Amino acid sequence: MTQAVRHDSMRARNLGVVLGEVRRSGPVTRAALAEMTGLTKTTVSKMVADLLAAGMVTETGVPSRGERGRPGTAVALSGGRVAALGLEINVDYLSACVVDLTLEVRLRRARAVDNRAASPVETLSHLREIAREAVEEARSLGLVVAGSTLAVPGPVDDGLVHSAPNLGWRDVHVGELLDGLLTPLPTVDNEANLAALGELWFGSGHRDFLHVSGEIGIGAGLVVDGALFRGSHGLAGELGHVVVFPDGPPCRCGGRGCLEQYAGQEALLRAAGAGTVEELAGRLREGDAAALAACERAGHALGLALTSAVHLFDPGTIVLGGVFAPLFPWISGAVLETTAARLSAIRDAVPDLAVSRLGGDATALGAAGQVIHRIIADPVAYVTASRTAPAGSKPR
Amino acid sequence: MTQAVRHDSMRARNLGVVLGEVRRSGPVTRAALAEMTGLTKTTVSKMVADLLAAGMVTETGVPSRGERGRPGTAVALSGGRVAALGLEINVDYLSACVVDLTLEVRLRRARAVDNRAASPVETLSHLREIAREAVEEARSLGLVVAGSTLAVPGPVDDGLVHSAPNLGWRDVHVGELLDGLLTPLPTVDNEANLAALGELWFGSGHRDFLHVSGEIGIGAGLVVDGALFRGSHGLAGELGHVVVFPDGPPCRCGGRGCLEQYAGQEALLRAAGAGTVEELAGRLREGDAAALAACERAGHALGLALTSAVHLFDPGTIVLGGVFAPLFPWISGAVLETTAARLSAIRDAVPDLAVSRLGGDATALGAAGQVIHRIIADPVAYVTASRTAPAGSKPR
DNA sequence: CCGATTTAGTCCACTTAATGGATTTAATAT
DNA sequence: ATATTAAATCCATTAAGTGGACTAAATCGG
Repeated sequence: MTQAVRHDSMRARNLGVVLGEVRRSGPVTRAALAEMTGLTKTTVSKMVADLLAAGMVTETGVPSRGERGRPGTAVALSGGRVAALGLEINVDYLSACVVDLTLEVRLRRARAVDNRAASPVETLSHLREIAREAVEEARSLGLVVAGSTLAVPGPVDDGLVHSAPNLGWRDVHVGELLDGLLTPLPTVDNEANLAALGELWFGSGHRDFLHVSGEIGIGAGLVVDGALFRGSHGLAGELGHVVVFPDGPPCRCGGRGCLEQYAGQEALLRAAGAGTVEELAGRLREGDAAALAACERAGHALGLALTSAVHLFDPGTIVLGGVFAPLFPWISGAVLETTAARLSAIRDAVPDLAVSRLGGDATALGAAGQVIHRIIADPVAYVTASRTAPAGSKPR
Repeated sequence: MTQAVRHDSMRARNLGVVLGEVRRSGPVTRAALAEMTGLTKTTVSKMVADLLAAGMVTETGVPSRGERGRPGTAVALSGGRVAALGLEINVDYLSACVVDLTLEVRLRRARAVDNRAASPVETLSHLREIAREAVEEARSLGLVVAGSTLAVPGPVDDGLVHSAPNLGWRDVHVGELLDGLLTPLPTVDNEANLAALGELWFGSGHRDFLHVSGEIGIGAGLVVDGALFRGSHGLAGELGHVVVFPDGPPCRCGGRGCLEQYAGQEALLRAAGAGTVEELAGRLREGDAAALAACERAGHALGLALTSAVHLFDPGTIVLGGVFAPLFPWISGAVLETTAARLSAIRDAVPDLAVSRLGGDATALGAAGQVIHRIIADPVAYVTASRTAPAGSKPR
């Protein structure tokens, strides 16, 4: 339900609106902010003063556009104070990154660890260490880590990881195991979702797209008008188990002919006779026939699954990330051929097919970016109001 | 972007919050409303006074719960004044209904017309007549028709019907052709979307479901937490063209093996050797083998498409409406068998499969309901504020 | 059966946060 | 140097909600 608005929440919301507009429009003057938000110059000025005091924005040099009249002093997001921590647990590595308010990546940490062999407790205590180091290093840069998000490769519901099959996890309460280190406790979210958000905030700039993040499994995150679609239980976007050939080979999900059986990392490497994605990419560059045929087949299957996804989701663009990013040149042809044949007659615009520039980095970046975006949308907790009339204001 | 809040929009929003709570909680006292919304009793009282004056709520008899203390006077939505018109154009009929604020259906009009044979202009002038009659009859019941929505069988973008293949329409500007009769002009929306909303507001009470509305085509509307999912261009939910058997028979969409080729009304009737859905239902009741086999086959295909849809959409429940409603007893078995086999190993909860109680009525009801819901969410246009202190208030 | 208790709803003085117009400030144009 | 223009601030006003006091109308309990 929409919540009632009171004076304090009105201010809180307007602060968020102003700060959001500062982000959207780069350096802007107070007058322009007033224009854009519909608030008065007075109100905007007061808010900007508070945001300046909180270290969330800075005054930048006057743009000096050679126009008449007093030039405004522009304000822009300040990267100097507030920051967010993004954490990622994946099958064979842990990583952390710290991002400031301007979405500048301030530091990165990654460590190769085989988390399949480790228990959740071991993995999480390892992660704890990395997180602590990152927070300390951020502090030495003058940054305050205001929040964190953790990405895990599996469906998550409110801090509980239902199952992460590739990690061998079942019903792990991540929040509890990280208690004490980070305040507030990190938000925990699904890898594919966060990768899509990473693509939104750090990638090509689209605001409507379906991001396909092929790893061991194949997940997809749908972003519509800058917002992630999660479904009723947060399990939406399981592209890997969309039915492609109903009578195909059995899948670990209990079904048959799921996309994962044709375009999943394991199936793809097996079909190409390669050990790793890098090896496969090398063979493709050499023009290896088996490798090319494997990509062709995977691309066709992916195209079929994406056809269904486009009919259901109606995305603006399709962005291929994860392992599909390095293989894009050899996969995209088959994908496009399949989707175009099945979509063009009924849709005005067949979604573009694009590569992710981020690849595997998208996830941790998305995790940190999510925190930043929440702070920008609702910065009131970090801003102390400058009293307009400090107590005994009335002169005589 | 979230819009800035000012004093007037604060009041507008809070009015909507209060009225929404009145709807949600049936007859409630002002004190309970204050509790639920977080506003003070004072504020709620003022708003209820204005809503009473606008005829949007009424005071109902005291519930008299035998508790201590002064009993409150409950208020509930009033069906006596504000109403909405729902209109539907379909292949072989036109229909209209008027619904009041309490979502009570106050009147209904339907006329069998073959709209395939008619031009858009003819069809719309016919619709105009029906709409005028409905508005007049509503007025004679003391109702004010505050808005209207028109359902058409095809994708719609801001009043423009891109293509309604079953009507033979292409790029019809519906709004313009209805000019002059209804103010404000009706909203135009897709049939499948509105059927899903009809199911939400007039049906079984679920707030998270995928509504499958099988007619000539097969559309689906996804409702998540009471909100319709529309995709980037409003074309989401085209379940009929989800790929079921990639090498199956060609479809008018340019693809092959789409769901529509197996479970669409035409394919189903042809396979069963029946002329109409009623005839098919009759044969099924008699135990006709060909009819049963056709339903079995359609159910299996529908199950495959729904498997993909569940993986992507993650709906709470699946509701079968349209032609699938009367055929439910003979189709649901095959659907469930297919989906359960492919979903149960990977999902904790396989969505329930339910029948729509509304069948074909869902569409027009959803159209009218949408208007009502918009009014309840933002009633400020219909409410004149009672000035707290009328001008010269200060006593001396 | 009458006072105590409890809850609903209203009244009123006060607070918050925004508004709008006047004023000050700092540029460019003439 | 002066006029013009736009940015930013100042200040009195206004809209809308708050909170506590007050009144109203029930049930409870001796």
